[in-house]
Amino acid sequence: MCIWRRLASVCHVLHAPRNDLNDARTTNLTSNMSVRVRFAPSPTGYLHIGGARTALFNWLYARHMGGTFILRVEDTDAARNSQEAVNVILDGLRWLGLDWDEGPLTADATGPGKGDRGPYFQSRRKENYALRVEALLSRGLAYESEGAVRFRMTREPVLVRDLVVGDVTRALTDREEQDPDFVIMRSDGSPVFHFVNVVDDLEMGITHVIRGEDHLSNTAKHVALFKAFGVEPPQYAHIPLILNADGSKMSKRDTGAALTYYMENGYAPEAVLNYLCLLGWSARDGREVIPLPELIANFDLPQILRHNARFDHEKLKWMNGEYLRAMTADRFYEMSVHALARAGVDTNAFPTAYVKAALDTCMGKLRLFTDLPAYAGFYFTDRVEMDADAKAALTPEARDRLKKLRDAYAGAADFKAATLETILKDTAKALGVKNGVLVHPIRFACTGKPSGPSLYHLLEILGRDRVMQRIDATLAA
RNA sequence: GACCCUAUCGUCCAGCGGUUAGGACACCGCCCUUUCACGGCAGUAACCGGGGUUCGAAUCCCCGUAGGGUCGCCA
Repeated sequence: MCIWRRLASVCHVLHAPRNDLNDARTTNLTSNMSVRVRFAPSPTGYLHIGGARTALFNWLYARHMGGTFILRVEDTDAARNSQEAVNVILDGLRWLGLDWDEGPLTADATGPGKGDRGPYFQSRRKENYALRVEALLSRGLAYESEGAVRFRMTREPVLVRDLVVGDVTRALTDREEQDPDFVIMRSDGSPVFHFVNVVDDLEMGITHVIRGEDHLSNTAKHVALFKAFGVEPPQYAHIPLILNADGSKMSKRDTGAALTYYMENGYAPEAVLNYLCLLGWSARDGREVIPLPELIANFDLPQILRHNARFDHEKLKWMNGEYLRAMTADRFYEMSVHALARAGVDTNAFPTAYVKAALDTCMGKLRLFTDLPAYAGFYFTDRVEMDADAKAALTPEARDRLKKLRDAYAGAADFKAATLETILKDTAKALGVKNGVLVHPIRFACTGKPSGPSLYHLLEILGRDRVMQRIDATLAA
């Protein structure tokens, strides 16, 4: 694999551009081997999780190689294109932390961008495409037919050298056998995907095309186009697809198909990013929770698997829990407040110190931020909702013991966790029961639930007034 | 229909000619514990089928089967 990679690099140089279509920038590129990769999504209104992983692999490779990561918006389909749709992509990439070195800065195609190989919106590159079409026409490599421009496709099998899949020889299908040529410019003058994709990769000096395996078969067309322009195609790396748990294709409607699902459902971006890496790639040393710098250091194309992977939501949740546990208190606090606000829990109504103390008791206990409202909602409400189990557990006998505990707490010198624990245990001993017999009723009274944060700590944070009030309300009910 | 890719526990990965086929998630049991988590220990569970090559195949080759992808004036 390494050997042919090096050979391919040499070939690339040997086949340096030799016709007038290739300007100085392209020539310059082939002489310095700095890696340039791109993520080229179409603004359809959502960012597919598989697309997010494609972006991630491109980004990781660029960072690993010290190369350039380019974002190019393939907005040739005017009907589906909108700034809102572009923003979904920009927001998604930013959420994951995938910063691009070249590309748009805003969703506005006419707006500012960075990089000197633009424009980075295809809708702004019409002249480039027109010139390229003209060049092919003038050399007889394309021709007009029924108002459209068609490219003269080779009838010979095309060799695609892929860093992931290996050498692939693509023969024509029976349908292509009848008419191998394909349209590169429609009768309305707009260029077609295969064409603009190649033109842009060529003009932007893309060295490695890392994309989904669904493009593998079409790569023959791209290779033929590159050759028609007189240059060697870039290196290809077709990565396997992400499927649903049942092995079916992940389409828009499927749960978790869109990146926004994770943004809105309590996931930490670093956990999603880490999990995505593990689909079709591994560090080989058995580690799975891997810090980003090490991900970058270890990532490479040849280790990418060749078969599709099914998305395991359970494992992602586990990994999310791992990241929540390792998170700094400040970040946990910030993300928690957002998650609570999204669920309609307004923490602003409470003192900051109280909110922080309350959230401290939740650290390390959750897998998703969306679990937080149910887990810690009792801190931020005046009315505790008793669930069915809680009600059933509050038998007359339990109420009687709760009353005893209430009286003991009423006389507590202070309301610190350690004190409360001592008092509860002493009370249990005096009643001749196990600690748990008292623990459960008071937890129910104060939180309404059978499980939650450490009892003594949550009591301390709620404070004497709230605790007494909740016990009394429970006893009165 | 044709072309292309793929095939190890339920899932994600390790394995790259000789291993008691390893790890993670999930699941089950036990321990820890104020609940729930976490953590610790143990367990169930896999090389798609058939032919070759080889002293020896999960690993290499062929066929079959299955899954996925592609053959647009969609991207």
